[in-house]
Amino acid sequence: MNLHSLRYFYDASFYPSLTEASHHLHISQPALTKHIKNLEEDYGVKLYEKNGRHITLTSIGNELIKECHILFQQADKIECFLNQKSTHYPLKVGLTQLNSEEFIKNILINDSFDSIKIELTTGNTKKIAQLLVNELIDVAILPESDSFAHFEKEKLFSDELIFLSHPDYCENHLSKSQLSDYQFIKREAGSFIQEILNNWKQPNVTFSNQVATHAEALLLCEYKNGLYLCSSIQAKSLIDSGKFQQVVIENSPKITRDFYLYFNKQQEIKYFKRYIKQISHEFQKTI
Amino acid sequence: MNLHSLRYFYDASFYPSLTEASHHLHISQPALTKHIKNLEEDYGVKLYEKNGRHITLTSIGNELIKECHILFQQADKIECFLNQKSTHYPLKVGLTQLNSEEFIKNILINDSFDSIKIELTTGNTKKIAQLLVNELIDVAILPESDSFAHFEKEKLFSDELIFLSHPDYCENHLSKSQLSDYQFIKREAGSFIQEILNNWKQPNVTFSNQVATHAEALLLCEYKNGLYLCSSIQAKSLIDSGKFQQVVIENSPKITRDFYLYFNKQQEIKYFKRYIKQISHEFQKTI
DNA sequence: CAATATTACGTTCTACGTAACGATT
DNA sequence: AATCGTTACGTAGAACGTAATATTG
Repeated sequence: MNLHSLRYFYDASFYPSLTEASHHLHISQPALTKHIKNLEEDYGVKLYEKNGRHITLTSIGNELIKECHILFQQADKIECFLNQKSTHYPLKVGLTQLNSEEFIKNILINDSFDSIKIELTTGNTKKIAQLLVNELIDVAILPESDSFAHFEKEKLFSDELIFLSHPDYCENHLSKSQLSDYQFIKREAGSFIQEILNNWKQPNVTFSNQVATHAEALLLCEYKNGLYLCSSIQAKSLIDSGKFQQVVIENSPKITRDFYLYFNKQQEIKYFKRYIKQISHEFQKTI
Repeated sequence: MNLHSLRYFYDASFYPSLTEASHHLHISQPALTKHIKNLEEDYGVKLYEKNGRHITLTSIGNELIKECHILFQQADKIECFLNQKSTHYPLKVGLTQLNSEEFIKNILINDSFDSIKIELTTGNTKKIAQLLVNELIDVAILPESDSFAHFEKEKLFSDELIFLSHPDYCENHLSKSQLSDYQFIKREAGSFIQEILNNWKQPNVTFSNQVATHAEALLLCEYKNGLYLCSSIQAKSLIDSGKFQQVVIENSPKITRDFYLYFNKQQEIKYFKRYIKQISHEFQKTI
């Protein structure tokens, strides 16, 4: 039977609509529909039924999902087994020391992501670029950068910078004139975040004492020492926990960074493609 | 992961060589090799190792097979489930009343072959052809026939006619001059088998009393009443059991019939192709 | 109009078969 | 020489994406 289509059917079932599922599964939505239609036509069963402009699983569809759960749990176990036995070299990944470093590390060095072995190297953009050229690392993960224009790239995620505060520190919407009432947490000189704030050039912005890491900045923010400009991805769980709120500031610069996975085009190793796909997939799952 | 390649790897593991496996799996042997190489390269594992001009599973390969057993048992269960829920019509199969009728029925109506529903109709060649034209049956299974030249066809198996006897009835190799010492079992007039014997035109051949069915003929043969010209496919298990032997007769006509599955070309139903494939597969498995 | 699913169609790439080659007995 | 497995290469078809087309709220 067509286990390829069945896998898409199974994976899609976790999302409320095929459209949303298709985004997460990195496939166009017509292609996803096709997989499901394939199964339905091959076996003469109805897996989904129309429900307004949505579709919902039929009882047969639900039964099938249950069986698929057993099936693909075993398939994943097998993949894990093979990765454990793999003689492939670990993938050498380069990162820059930036705001999102810990975040990316957390995704790559993760219990649920044990499917490929990874070796991390950090450095500034120039160093990482050099390592990549000399093939001392296999890939680099960093925001879009001119230094990497001549490498192959695969987009991993978009990261927007947003302001965080303790929920009691200020309103969740501030006008320009209100800015003087609050402090902004100052990151280390030269850091991307700090550069953005410096370039903002708002006359009435005052800064807290300088901190060196994201963790320190968060601590200050939690104790109502100021507003903190932070990666939206890192902010997500913080906001969800209720300990922090997003603060929208009138006319503040909207900064979005697209993070890419860069690598040499001539990378001809067969399994390289699978590595790229799995990393990309892991990021999509997490974000 | 690539479950398509994994399935071929698993299915192939039941055969002593990839060459033999490829025949049974209806795939060329380079293609089968490719599937296994794919897995090996994707995951950086060695599944087979060279062993003279053969290859044998490595310990990792063997472990993988064990895990695959669980996986594909579940996959087969799911396929079975879907077939049970199927709203597809049963496949209407036409057969002629010929020597191999029971044999074909046994394959199609079989506990292990519950994957598709089947409805059998029997008749003479003309009737079956007419039913097929009028789409009262979906497919016909019978030896190559001019009446069916304008239908689409898919070869199922080759059937050769061979002589059987009780092991004590005669030698397993007879010269022309020895024929007069033995009887030949006579099937019903007009039957394919009997036509062959009639056309043989050996002056010194004598016949037993006429029988009407394969079963009757076998009984006579078992009780040493004569030699029986029989489908090699039906004969296989009889010879293996030791109750019968094959007798090679000098200059006897070698009659081979290719059995085909005939159907209308305009058969556009999506699942039809899968049915054809499964029937074809079932025949290959059995023979 | 916005959000969803479906249909149509052209393109890319995988899976496959054929044929030639290599290795072992 | 026969029997496997492997490599090379061209081709058919599947899988996919884009774009256009329903359908519902």
